[in-house]
Amino acid sequence: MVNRTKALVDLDAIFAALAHPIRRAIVERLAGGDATVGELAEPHKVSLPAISKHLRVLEDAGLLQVEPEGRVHRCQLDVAPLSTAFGWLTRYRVLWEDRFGRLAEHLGETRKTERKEEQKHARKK
Amino acid sequence: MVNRTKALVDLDAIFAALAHPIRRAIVERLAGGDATVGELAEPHKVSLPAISKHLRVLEDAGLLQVEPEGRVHRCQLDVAPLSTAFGWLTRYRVLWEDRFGRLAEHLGETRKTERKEEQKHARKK
DNA sequence: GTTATTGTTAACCAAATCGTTAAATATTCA
DNA sequence: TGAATATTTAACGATTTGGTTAACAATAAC
Repeated sequence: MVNRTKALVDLDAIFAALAHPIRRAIVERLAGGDATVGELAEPHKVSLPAISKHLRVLEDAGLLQVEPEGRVHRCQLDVAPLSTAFGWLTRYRVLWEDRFGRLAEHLGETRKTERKEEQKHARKK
Repeated sequence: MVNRTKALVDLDAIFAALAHPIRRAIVERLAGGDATVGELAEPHKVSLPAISKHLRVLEDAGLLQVEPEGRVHRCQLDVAPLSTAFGWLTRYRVLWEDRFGRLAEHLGETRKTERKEEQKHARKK
């Protein structure tokens, strides 16, 4: 049976982990295959400890698994949290992908107009 | 022509804005229609200034437009940044939605195995 | 066994985040 | 006009974040 120890990490940590450009770059890099810490650090102009901290943030968000191999630490992406974030956003997908031409904004406008009409009727002036 | 002044806000601000449960709750609430600041604050047990700050974060991320109407401020969701975040995640969607049964992880495992073989051959012991 | 290499941890610092309470602003109501 | 309502701004504090340099640990290589 497949390992089903899944990312029980919450959206707070996931979105926060994705909110830094270096960490997103690391995710992008790992999407193309595993890499060592040094390889992940190489494109960026910050110190190695800084990268180490970013990796820890990704790990705490469940996005990363690190496995020591000799003196090298190999990093593997875990996409489950990405799927979790994607799932949250998907709930609102219809709001920008409606094929009825900006349906959502029309709804908003309609309600606003309705309220303005109410106000017009409410105040005598 | 439709207004195309679009959310030029970067992913940093968008993901950071979504990284707090109160702000996500506000987004969810606004997805159902506009609301005033007071209405948005009501479900939460933090002070009004705290809510005001959250709204500012959402506004800075382009997720929110606020329009004063008398003494209430009406808040409207702008979904463009959600779409932006969704778009970023979509690039990796194949990694968890592949229909070949965990293709991505097999790729990772395969590469790792290959490396282990290389090492086996490299070291004489 | 020393020396390099790879990476983490510790200690520190500046800035940002998230909350508070108190005061200020603006609008409506009586 | 004055009081109530809705919301923001100011000032403060605790915690977190994101970076640094220096020191440490573990493995590999000579």
